[in-house]
Amino acid sequence: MATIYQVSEAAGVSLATVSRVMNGNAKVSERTRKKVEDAMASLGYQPNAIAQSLASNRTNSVGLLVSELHGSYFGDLMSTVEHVLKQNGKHVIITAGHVDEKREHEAIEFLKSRRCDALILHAEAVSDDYLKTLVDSKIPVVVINRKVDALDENCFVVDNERGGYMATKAAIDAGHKKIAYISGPLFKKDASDRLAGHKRALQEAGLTFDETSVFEGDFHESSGQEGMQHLQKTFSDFTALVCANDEMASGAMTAAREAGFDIPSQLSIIGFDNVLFS
Amino acid sequence: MATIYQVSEAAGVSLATVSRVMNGNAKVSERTRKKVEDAMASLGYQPNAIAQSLASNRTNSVGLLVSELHGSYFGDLMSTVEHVLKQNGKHVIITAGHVDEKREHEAIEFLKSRRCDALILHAEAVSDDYLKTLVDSKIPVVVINRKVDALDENCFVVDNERGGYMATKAAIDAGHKKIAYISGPLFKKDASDRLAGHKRALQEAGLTFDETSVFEGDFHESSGQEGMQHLQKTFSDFTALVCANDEMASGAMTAAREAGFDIPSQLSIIGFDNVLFS
DNA sequence: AATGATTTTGTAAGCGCTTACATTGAAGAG
DNA sequence: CTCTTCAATGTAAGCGCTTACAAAATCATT
Repeated sequence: MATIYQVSEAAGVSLATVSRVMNGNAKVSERTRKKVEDAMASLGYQPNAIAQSLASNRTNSVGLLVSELHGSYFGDLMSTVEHVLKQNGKHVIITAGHVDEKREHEAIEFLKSRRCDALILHAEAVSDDYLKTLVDSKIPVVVINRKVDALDENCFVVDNERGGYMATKAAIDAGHKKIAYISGPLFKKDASDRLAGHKRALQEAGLTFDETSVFEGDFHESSGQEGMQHLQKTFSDFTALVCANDEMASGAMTAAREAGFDIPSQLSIIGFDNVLFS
Repeated sequence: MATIYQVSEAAGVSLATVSRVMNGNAKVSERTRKKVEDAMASLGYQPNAIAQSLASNRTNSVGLLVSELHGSYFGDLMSTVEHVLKQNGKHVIITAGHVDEKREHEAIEFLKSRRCDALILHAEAVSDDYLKTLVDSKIPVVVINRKVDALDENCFVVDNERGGYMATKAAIDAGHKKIAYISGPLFKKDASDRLAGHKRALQEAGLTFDETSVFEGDFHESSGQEGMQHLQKTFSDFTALVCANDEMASGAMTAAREAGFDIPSQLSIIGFDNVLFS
């Protein structure tokens, strides 16, 4: 693997000049630029990104923490992040935290040790304090889908309450009066917010909220199925079902069809996220 | 950010000793090890992975090229690769090639420039020759889902022909006589192999293969729907449908239900991949 | 042609580590 | 008490780049 020394020798110029050609920053005469480029091409030179990073203290990489590497939500997230970064000559280093405090912590420390220029964190398990320390340590950090007090600037959240409201409102506007709801795990902020939105929509429409109309799932497809089965017993005869994410909606659809419902004529189902397969 | 110098100073030992403690390789007396560890802890020292890589010529990272960052197949793939590497103290750097020769090439060059210790490539678009050059360049490379002549050692493939055969065989064993098939894009080796397996199963069972029983999709869900709609016209009355992957099977199920089929009583559908939602 | 201003190029000191080799010192042998 | 040995530690030379700063080359003026 050719190094910058070999290029400089082949081109008959100094190290520094080769570096300048590579980075296109300082001024280099057309003639020497050409010489250097030719030398690079003939040697098949490829700069060593590691050495560049060490010397420049920039890695051109952004660390991305997701909860899982699979699943439509994170797939879309990673895909989009990667796309945008690539357009800007950066790249992404992806790690998974698996919604576990220790593993999330390790994953973030890993990203730091790789000297990422910035971090994008979908951090669900680490403490607020830890995130604050991170931000204080001068690394540019963005936290998605989580609101941390005193870190307003760094947090980007979906307005889950509003989303839940809109979903239920849509069902109401379509004429439904008896609406069931499959929620995400309520200890999660996004899940409880969506449910809150659902309740607000019901209230505004003058419908009373019934505890038995809600099933608490875990955001996974299987719990959508369970939820549907459960709700049929506890809260029968509903004509619409709002689910706190699309995966559970998908599970619920499966269960509903198995139970002989025709969708959407007998039962309307709405999800949340708008992932691909939905 | 503390450096190894500060640790060595705080511990009252030399650079080399700190490095030895970190890497746990050479012998260090218990007393000095303790001193160093204390110094590290009190400084919150975190080794700079970039500098380590440059000095040691090892990055402890494995590059993974996938076609897309989303989708169940790649999600599972990434997830598994990451899991196994993490268990072994390595990490993965993921890039997407988007089934485009240029982008795949760039992605691989990127992984090389990051000096990955090894590469795992789901490369669909780059040429065989390029892959050969890669292997010759002494980087450990594994190619998945693709067979390159003269690179047997590096290639791991699914036996697609056999898989296609098994899927269709299952339908035949269940008593089906008229079986439709939704294929992947036939210019792709895996798609054509699966179809070949399908044909072999039909032949073995003494069933004749009918061109109109096949719809060529693109492995995406939507083409499963199209396929189902198309096949109903060109090849009506089939009782089983084999799909070359699960996403298309999912699309086909949707279309089938819309067309009023009850699954599986009126129509049996089988997919390929066994991804999560299937 | 000599002068200074300006552009282009080269020199060399790091970046934070690893590691071959040299040094030290303590234990064992005579 | 001296001489080996060998384990523990230190010294210093890189790894392949970037980037201040210095030096040289070019150009415009007079």
